[in-house]
Amino acid sequence: MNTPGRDASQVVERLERGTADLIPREELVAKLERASGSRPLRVKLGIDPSAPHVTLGHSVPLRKMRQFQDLGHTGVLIVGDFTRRIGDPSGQSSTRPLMSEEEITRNLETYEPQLFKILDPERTEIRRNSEWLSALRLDEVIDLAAKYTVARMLERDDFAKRYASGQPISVLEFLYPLVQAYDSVAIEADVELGGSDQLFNLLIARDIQREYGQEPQVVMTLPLLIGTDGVRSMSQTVGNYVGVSEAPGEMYGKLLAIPDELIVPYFEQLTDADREAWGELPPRDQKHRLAWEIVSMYHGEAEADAARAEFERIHVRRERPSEVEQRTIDRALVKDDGTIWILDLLDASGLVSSRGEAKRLLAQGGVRINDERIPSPDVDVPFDPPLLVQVGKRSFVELV
RNA sequence: GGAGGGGUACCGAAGCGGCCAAACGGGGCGGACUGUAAAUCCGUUGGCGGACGCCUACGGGGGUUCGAAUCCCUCCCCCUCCA
Repeated sequence: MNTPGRDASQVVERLERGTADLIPREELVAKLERASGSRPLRVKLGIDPSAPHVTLGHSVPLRKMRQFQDLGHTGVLIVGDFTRRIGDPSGQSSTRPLMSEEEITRNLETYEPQLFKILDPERTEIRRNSEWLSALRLDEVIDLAAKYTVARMLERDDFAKRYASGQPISVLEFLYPLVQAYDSVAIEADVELGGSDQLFNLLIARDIQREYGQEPQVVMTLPLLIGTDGVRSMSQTVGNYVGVSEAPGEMYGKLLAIPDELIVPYFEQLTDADREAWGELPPRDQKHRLAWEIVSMYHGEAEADAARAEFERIHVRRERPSEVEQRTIDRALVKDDGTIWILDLLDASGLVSSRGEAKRLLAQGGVRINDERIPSPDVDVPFDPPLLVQVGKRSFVELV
C-alpha cells in the first residue's frame, strides 16, 4: 500500500477525476487512510454477461477500477449471472432475454482477455453472484426484503413516476436493487463503481450493508459514455459501440467518424492524454489524435500507426486496402467464351447476401471490378484473374 | 373473476375483402458531397429465376370466398381498466 495517511485526500482528488458522484467523499478518505499499510480496499463493479464485447463504454468504470488497483486495492467484478435470470427493472427495456448458464460462461470466456486489457489480473477477483444468491433460502430472502421500505424504494425517480401515472411496477423490480445490494454484503465491498444511472441502486447497498452490520460502501459513479452516434449511450444492442478487442483498423475508423462534439468527452473519459497537447488542434487532427491514442492503448503504438496509414490510404486517398481477402472462384462459373456473368461473380465474391441485393447494388452504381464501375446486371466480365471486386466504398475481395 | 385493447417486415407503426411484397418513420445498404465511416441530400430495402413469371410473408391452425393482412371459428401470447 503506497498510500501514506496524510496523502489520502490527494489520492482522492485523483480518483475523483472524471466521476459523476462520490458519496460520501470523506468516507473514501477515511477508508484509504485506514487501508494504507494494511488491508487493501475491495472495489466492486457489476458486469453484465449478456453481450460478447467489452466496449469503450465499459472501459470507463474499468479504467477507474484500474486506478484503484494501481494503488494496491482489489477489484472485484461481479458477474450478474443470477440477477440476469430475474430480469432488469431499470426502466424501459423491461423484457431482456433470459440466458442459460452455458451462454454466460461462454461470454465470460471471451470477456476475460478483454477485461485484462484494462485491469490488473493480479488484483482482480471475478465472482458470479449465483455463488451466494442461489444458496439463499426464502426466509433469508424475506429477511432481506424486511430491511427496506416501499416508501424508500419509491424515492427512485423512475419508480415514482410510474407509480404516479399508474404504470405497473412489479415486485420483482423492488427486489432487484436489494439483491444487488446483497452482492455488496456478500463480498464486503468498500467501494462500488457504476454508471451514473446506477446511483440509486448503489446507494441502497449502503443501507443494506449497515443492516447486516457492515460498514457501508462508498459509492462512485461515472458518467455514461455517449455512443458513436452522438445521441444515445454506448450499447451493443444499439450498435453505437467500439469494442476494446476490435481490430485496430475498425477501431480507428469508428473513432474518426464520431460527431465532433464527442471529441472532448472521449478524450477525457477514455484516455490519459494531456489536455494541453491537443486542445488547439483543428477537429480533424484532434480526432486522428484521439483515434490513435485509443488504438495504441489497446493494440500498441505500431498498430495505431498502421491503422492511421491504412485509414489515409482507403478513405482519404480512396485507394484499395493493402490487404485484400482472396477467394477462389468456382471454375464451373466461367463460360466457354472465358467470361463470367456479373451476378454469378458477385455471388461468388461473398460480398452480397442475395442476387436481389446484387442487382440493386449494380443499379445504384455500387459495384466495381478492377476499378471499373459495372452499370447493369447484363454484363459478362472476362475472367482474367485476379479480379478485384469492390462493393460500396470499403468492401473488397480478390477473386482468383 | 369481469370488461376492453392488441399481436403486421430488422424495429416502431398504418392498412381492415381485390389497386398489398404491404403507407409512413427509424435502422440498414448504395450514390453525391465531405477532414471523416459525421451532418445533409438523393435512391434503395423478401427470395428465386439473366426478361413476361414463380415461391414465401401480416401470432399458430382451420374455414368462408373467384380472391383474405383484411370476414368467421379455434388456439397461443401480450397489455389496460374494474374487482
